[in-house]
Amino acid sequence: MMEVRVEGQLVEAEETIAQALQKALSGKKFKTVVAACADNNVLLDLSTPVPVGCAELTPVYADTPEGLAVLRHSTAHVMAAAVKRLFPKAKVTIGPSVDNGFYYDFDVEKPFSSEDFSAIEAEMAKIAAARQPFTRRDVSKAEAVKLFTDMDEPYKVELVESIEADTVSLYTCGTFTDLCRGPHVPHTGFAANAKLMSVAGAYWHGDEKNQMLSRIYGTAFADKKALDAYLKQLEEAKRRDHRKLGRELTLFTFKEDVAPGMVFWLPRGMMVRTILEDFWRREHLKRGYEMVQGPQLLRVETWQKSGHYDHYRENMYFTQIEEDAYGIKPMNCIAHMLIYGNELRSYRDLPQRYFELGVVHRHEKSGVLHGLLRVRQFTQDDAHILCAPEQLEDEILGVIHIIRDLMQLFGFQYKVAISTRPQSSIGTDEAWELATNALIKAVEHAGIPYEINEGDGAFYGPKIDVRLLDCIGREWQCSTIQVDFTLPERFDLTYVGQDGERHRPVMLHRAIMGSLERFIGILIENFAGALPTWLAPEQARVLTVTDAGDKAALALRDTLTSMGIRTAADTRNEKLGFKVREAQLAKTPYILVVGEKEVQAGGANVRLRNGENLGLKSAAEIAALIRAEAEEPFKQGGMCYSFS
RNA sequence: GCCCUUGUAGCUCAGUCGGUAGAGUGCAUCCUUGGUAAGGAUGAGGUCAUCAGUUCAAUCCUGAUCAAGGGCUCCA
Repeated sequence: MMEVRVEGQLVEAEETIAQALQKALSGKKFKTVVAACADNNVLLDLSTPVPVGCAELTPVYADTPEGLAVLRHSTAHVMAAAVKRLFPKAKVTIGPSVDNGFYYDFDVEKPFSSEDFSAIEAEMAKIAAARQPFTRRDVSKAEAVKLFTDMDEPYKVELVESIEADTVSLYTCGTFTDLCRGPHVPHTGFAANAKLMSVAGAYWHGDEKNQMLSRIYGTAFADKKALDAYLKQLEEAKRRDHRKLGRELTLFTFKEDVAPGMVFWLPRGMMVRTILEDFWRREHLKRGYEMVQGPQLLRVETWQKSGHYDHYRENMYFTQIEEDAYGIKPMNCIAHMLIYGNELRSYRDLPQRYFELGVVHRHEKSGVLHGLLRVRQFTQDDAHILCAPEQLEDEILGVIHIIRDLMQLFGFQYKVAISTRPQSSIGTDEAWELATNALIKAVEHAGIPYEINEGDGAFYGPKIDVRLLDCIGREWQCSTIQVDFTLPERFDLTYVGQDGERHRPVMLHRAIMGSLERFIGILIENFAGALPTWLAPEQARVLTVTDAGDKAALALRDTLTSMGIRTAADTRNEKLGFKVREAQLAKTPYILVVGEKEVQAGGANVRLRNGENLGLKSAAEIAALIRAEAEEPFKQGGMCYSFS
């Protein structure tokens, strides 16, 4: 008698996994099992016999990440079955589960459109309601080729032929049979909570030389509640969309017919930018950086020398001045190199840390532009540190500290990844090892967990990438630190060492926010437009109840303004409720109401943007309140800001 | 670049089965002096993305162009 352990219980395992699990689990629990893991190895169908010698079976539940992947993969099959019923001519290709759902690619004469969704969804619902079992069959390759040839599914034939094993597995639900590795849920009833999301074109095998297929994206969950929660979260992301908020809060705009992919900053948006830039410059000065600025246009010969013309030309814009060709800078590093090379440097001068809020232009294909997050002209908080090799680790650590402090300032969690030497790369082994070790040691010294991406570095050196996590769990790549041995070489940068000889400095490229445009976009989405008080373009708005309060309101505005608080007054001939609504929609942190009572007593009634009412306060109290809230995020961590 | 969707007032969107257009909001003027998320009236505002074709007639049908939104590594 064979026995296996299931969640701590020993049960008899005579036939299938399903039967074994059923003995150990409650009926309710068993119903949500989609697959099982034998001895923590591969995932198996429930209908599989318990493998001989198996000691432990781990059930995989539908609401776990692994279980969801199985469930979604099965749902993709159900969708394909539905599509084949409705569009018998459609050729099936592949249909895996992906991060938030699944897709299936079909070869059809007329691409699918979202108008087809309701019919397909209805068909899927029928199949799900029928609770057809998924059955598995292992056949030889030859048999599979014949089967799919008979079915007139050329893509499947191609797939079978490309598989190296002797046998392949087929899964059938209802009348639909598909080549598939599995595992699958026991029956189609698990695909009941599905929704089709979008259509897209996709190339067979992702290669643009191949046939264009029609892809349908969908998602599925273990129960209706989870599906609804996911759809609600999508709504939430939509509500936070920085493009929508940017328009509503009049921060910025795009003029597609004038300059696609380039931002027009409106006064309020520019205020946010200016505050951020101002803060950021001071922070860099405090940390030993010097500000520099290079030209927008450099002669083409310079780009040839730097290697950009060979490796980056596709992304660059060029222009002509009189007889000479110029390239518009896509990066700031070249000017910084030339600034270093402008003087003979001593080891005593090192490190040189050059900081520039550098405006760069890069050609992005029209299909990838996306609000502030992907643009053609943007501003990098760029710096280049030129140092002696032995200073590298300390310099990297300094950069990591800036990143850490900035993330803390905004309350972002973040992840760090170190990318090592790729296959095709330049530079000596010693240099790579020195640089990679410096990166690792610095991150470890800072006590930050990290992961290693083997072979993912730039061709000229290893790098650290930082991805921040916003408050609804989305990841954004912004900071990067890259070690570069090549450019100092190409531009023959040197310093005179203690020994009187010339040595080659190492260069560190780094950007913390990455692109100011992008970073502001992330901030807008993260805070859903309600920027922290220190960054709010308008920190306080004084509202009058009637025009009897105008004089006092304007005086209060002027007083607060003179105390360094960004204040506006709304003395329009409108009712208070209307003005409160507008101030609230503008996400103004402090709404100050001046009516008859306040004129008598002096000061204003204070309302916060969350609706809380703090009652009557004097001008001095209000100023102190706002100032305290603006300074609050700076109390911890290494950032500071002068609000005077 | 390629696929799907979309393009009508500053913004959000109706609409015309082919006869040159409408709402809400915003804007302007007037009335209203109102206490914490929308007081009322009147008015201005459009080459229906652009260019061709079909037609007596095109914002609508057809084609092309431009732009925007979503998607295009993750092997059955």
